[in-house]
Amino acid sequence: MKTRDKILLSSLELFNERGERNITTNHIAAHLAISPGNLYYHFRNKSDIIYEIFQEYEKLVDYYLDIPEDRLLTLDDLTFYLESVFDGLWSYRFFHRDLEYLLDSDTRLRQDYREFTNRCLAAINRIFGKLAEAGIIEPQPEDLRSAMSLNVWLVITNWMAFLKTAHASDEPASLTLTELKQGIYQVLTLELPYLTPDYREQVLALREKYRPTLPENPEQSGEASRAETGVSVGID
Amino acid sequence: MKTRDKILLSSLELFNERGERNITTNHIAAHLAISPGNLYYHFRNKSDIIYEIFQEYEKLVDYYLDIPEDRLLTLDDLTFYLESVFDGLWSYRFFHRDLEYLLDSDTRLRQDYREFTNRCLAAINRIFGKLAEAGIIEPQPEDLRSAMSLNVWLVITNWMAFLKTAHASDEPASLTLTELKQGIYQVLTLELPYLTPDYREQVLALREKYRPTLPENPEQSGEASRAETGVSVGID
DNA sequence: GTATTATTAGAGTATATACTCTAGGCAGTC
DNA sequence: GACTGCCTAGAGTATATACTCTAATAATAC
Repeated sequence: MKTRDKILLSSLELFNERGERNITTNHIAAHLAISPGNLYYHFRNKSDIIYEIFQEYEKLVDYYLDIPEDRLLTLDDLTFYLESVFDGLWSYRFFHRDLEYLLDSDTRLRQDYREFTNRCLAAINRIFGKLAEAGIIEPQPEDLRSAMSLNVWLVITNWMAFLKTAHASDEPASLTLTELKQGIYQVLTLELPYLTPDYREQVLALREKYRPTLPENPEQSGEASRAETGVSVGID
Repeated sequence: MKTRDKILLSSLELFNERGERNITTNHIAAHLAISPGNLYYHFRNKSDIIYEIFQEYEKLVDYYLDIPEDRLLTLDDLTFYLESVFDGLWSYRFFHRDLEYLLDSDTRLRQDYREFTNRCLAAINRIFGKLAEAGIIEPQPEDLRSAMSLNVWLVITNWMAFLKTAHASDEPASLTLTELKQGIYQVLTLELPYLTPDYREQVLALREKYRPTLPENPEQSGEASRAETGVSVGID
């Protein structure tokens, strides 16, 4: 593999594991056993590395969220979209962690991310539209659909941060892809009231697959706090 | 005002305006026209300052989210809760921005924040319960109520980040409290399908008050992108 | 007034960070 | 073998950052 690609790969790996803020260009170089000079031969600065990684992420999600125009959506399609989005979120999970800072430090990135968000919102919106066409959810006025799409986006993009903060973990990277995908349970919760009777049972079954498994946090009995909060998503 | 309090106040102000990551202890001291030595006389380190600010935040929200046990909830109560939560979010808005890093750097904070989250989730859950008692929303199984509460929390805590990233603003702190409170529109959207017929109209009217006002972004016509995305929350 | 304590200034420091600069190796080409 | 273009090493740098240390000043107690 080319050094340039190795830099991108290692950067992503280190950013994901320890956070962009905690990883310097010197760390990246050291991790690859190359010199800082070498790294800076391939990239003008840290921002450029991040920007290229973002572009990969963008491409990935855009690819997954390509909604077919010529046929109805199925529940399998919906599952695929949800799984893919959370896979993407996982692979580039460092990104949302320091999002605001990153956007503040790089106007290209800010602009691109804004457009990316709009494309994602549009895709979610279109999915809702096509789920209605397919008779999976009841059709809703455009107004409501937009607001719902935005809520879906907010839940998706915040789910990881929630998991990370909810973890008691002094142990660091204790987050798993399985846990992350429990976000799908939350997203499907948003859609429950709008399901058509024909599909209600099927979607409930799908949702059930992602239900948080309760005792994820072995070092605490959890009974007390769960009883106290009345909230059992399996992360207290 | 005591120097110690001035430090807390200025820190909060600077953190909110420019982000914790961009504000050093030297900045804070300079802003107050005191010496770094003086600052470190009052606080052992930066983490301690942040921790105390968080405790203020915690106290504020706990105070607002004290749910009465002895009477039914009204729509005014709901409005108050929503307004208060977003006010709190606004006053301590730096906090969620660098949340993960902050929790990673301070285990006290991590622990406290975890408990804080649980209390908030419990409060939201209790509010749902009491809204059902009051006949404002239909009662729901505990299962669903928990998942809904979590979604409300995710929407609330992510709304600000969304606004910040959605802004085209090269101009920096262009976010207003009014915009922030449009998050209430999003939260009420979550509750729409569960409203009882008796209250549906009233809640819709309440929600309408927070509807995003469309052309917030004067330098772009917005027509194109809104038409393209089909999403009009007024931030594109 | 004097002793004691609380507060402050300000210079200083160790470490980190993003990045630069120069010199040279290596592969291919003629 | 020499020339060329790509790649790499590694020492070095300017700046920043969190924090320390000493000495001096203000406030309070007796």
